[in-house]
Amino acid sequence: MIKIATWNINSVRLRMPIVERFLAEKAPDVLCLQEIKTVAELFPTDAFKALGYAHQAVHGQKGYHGVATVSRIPMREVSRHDWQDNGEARHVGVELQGPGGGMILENVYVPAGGDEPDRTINPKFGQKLDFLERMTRWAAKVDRPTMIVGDFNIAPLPSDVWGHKQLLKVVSHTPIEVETLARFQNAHDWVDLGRQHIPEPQRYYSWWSYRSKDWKTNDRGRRLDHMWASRALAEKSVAHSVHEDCRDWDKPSDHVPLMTEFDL
DNA sequence: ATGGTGGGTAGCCCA
Repeated sequence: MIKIATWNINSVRLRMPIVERFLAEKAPDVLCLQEIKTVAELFPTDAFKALGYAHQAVHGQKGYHGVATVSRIPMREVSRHDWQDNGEARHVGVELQGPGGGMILENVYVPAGGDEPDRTINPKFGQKLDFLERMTRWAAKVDRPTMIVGDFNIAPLPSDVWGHKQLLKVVSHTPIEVETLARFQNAHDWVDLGRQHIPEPQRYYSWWSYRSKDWKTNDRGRRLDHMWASRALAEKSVAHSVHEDCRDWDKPSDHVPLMTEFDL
């Protein structure tokens, strides 16, 4: 058995207390973090080692973005893709050794894309679509059992958002983003593990804005975080969980962790 | 229709 988790942490240094609590309570073997917001030199390497996560791949950046994969099973870093072609730290790939041996685990933080869903007036929206197109060209060449997890910043399905009609023109749920993400999915026949275990039309959110006073009562969430896998790997997934309780922990991230368990 | 909150950094950017 192997448990893999993903979490947009929104500053890993600020949130180490809840990261430690998550690792202690849920015990994933591997944790993929996005938005660590630090350079590798200031990443809390020793704190993770003390918890047993000695194997680490950190692709950091000062102040913004940044991803890290930490593991208590051996792994080695194999790639750092710049799918936006602008130097931002938004991906790190590892190969797991030991349990899950040979599995490639891609940790990605897709650009949010700004507020206006029109690339002619909002360059960030264009960069987001371009990032996804580069990911798609990469995916077409993936030929090993691979998992890609992280903050995709797109909620593709109607039940991935609190209001499908209300969000059709809101970046993260626009038709062009959904179509672009679908091309990425088809390029490798990725299985959406979240929806394999929690099918439509069940409610499934992983993010609630800080701008809502009472996030739980309003429940205006979106499923921005995803865990996708090659089909052969997906067939070996036995459980999947959404840790909404973490949204209520002290000084929470606006995203909650997802976890998938495999019988490998 | 608007602004609402949060993190990092350094005099605003990003989400």
